[in-house]
Amino acid sequence: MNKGRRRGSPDTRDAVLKAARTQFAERGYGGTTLRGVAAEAGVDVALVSYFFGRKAQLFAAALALPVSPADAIDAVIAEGPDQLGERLLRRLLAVWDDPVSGGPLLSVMRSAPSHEESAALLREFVEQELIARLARTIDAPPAAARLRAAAVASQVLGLVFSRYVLRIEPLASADHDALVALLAPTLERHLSVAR
Amino acid sequence: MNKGRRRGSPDTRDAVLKAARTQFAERGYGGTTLRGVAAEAGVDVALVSYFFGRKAQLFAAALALPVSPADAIDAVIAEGPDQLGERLLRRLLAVWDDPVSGGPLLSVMRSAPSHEESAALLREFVEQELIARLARTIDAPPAAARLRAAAVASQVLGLVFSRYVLRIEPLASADHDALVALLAPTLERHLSVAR
DNA sequence: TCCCTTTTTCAACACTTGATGAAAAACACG
DNA sequence: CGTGTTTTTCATCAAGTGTTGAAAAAGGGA
Repeated sequence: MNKGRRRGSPDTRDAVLKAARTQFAERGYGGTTLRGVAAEAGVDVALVSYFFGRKAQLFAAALALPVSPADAIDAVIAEGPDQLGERLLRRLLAVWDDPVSGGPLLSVMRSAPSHEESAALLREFVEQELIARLARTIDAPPAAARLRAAAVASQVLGLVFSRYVLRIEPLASADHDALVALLAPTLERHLSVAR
Repeated sequence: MNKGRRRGSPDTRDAVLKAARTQFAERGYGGTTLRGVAAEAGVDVALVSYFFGRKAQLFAAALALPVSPADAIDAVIAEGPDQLGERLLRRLLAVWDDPVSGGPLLSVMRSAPSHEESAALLREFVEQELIARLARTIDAPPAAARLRAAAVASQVLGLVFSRYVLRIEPLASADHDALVALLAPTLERHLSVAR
């Protein structure tokens, strides 16, 4: 087996995928061009299509994550209700500050406001995977629980938008402990029963 | 005076501007095309350029607000420190839920993630007009005050992003009183001295 | 060596975009 | 009317887009 021409070294397909990841993360879906990706990978445009097909499929490939965000949330919730807010926040910061996992997330965040498919993806994730799951852990009538969970989600989205998309200071440069000290108590309050 | 051909009725230039406002608000800068604006206004493309010049200038014209956001913030702060968080939030919701003022704001919010000029505009507004002003009202060492003000800003941005950009439920449908009850206490806590 | 498969490039397509110059249309004024 | 000014459209441009077909290049297996 192993017929045909070998791939370039380092692997050309990987180079294209890597270039696509950084482009989508920096410019969003609409701002990214196949020619831009090809140029960054040092490759002809047609090769991008050869490997990944349509632009939407390249986007999907660039979004592939090693671990499903929903599972990550479940894992954090499964550890119990104590300091759930802080643990959630610490996990979030760790994931977003790692370029490997943060890049794809940033791509969705950057694309969503002007790309309806990304918006739907993000909206459904937040509503069904994040808010619904958190609401289940909150001891309150369903509507109230959902609202409180939504408050947590909106604070989390605000942090991500400020720190990673807009890079607003002093949030962009703050270290994890400072952000936890600043925001975790609020999350905790929303997640806990007592008012 | 009053020479030359009269404008269409209703005023064609206004129709173009109005169309531009809705397009930018719905699709962001990159997603909006001059032809799309012209079509919505029922007009030839060239007329858009004739009235407003380059696309960037049309964008600027569509962003023009009746009242400067910075002044609005000052006005709220000037009313004193009591329940500043709630008043800030109520003012914000009123402005964003009014299409006239909300449209241009939404345009910036939708454009910023993939349009660097919008991003710079929003970033500088949040850092200098919002965070800096709020920090001055917080009785704490400067660095801590800025961080707390930034927490308020990130929660506000998160609400705007969730409710108006992504339209996440139940935030998108919640009425003002419910949102105030949900989020104002947190803002108040960040803005007040006591921990 | 000669096939066969895979990778890579070349060239071109149909289309969209923002922009511009020239002409036409509509109207005010003398 | 006829002249001048403003509004509106038409036609066109160069640049950039995603996509595709065909050819070239590079290697494996017999």
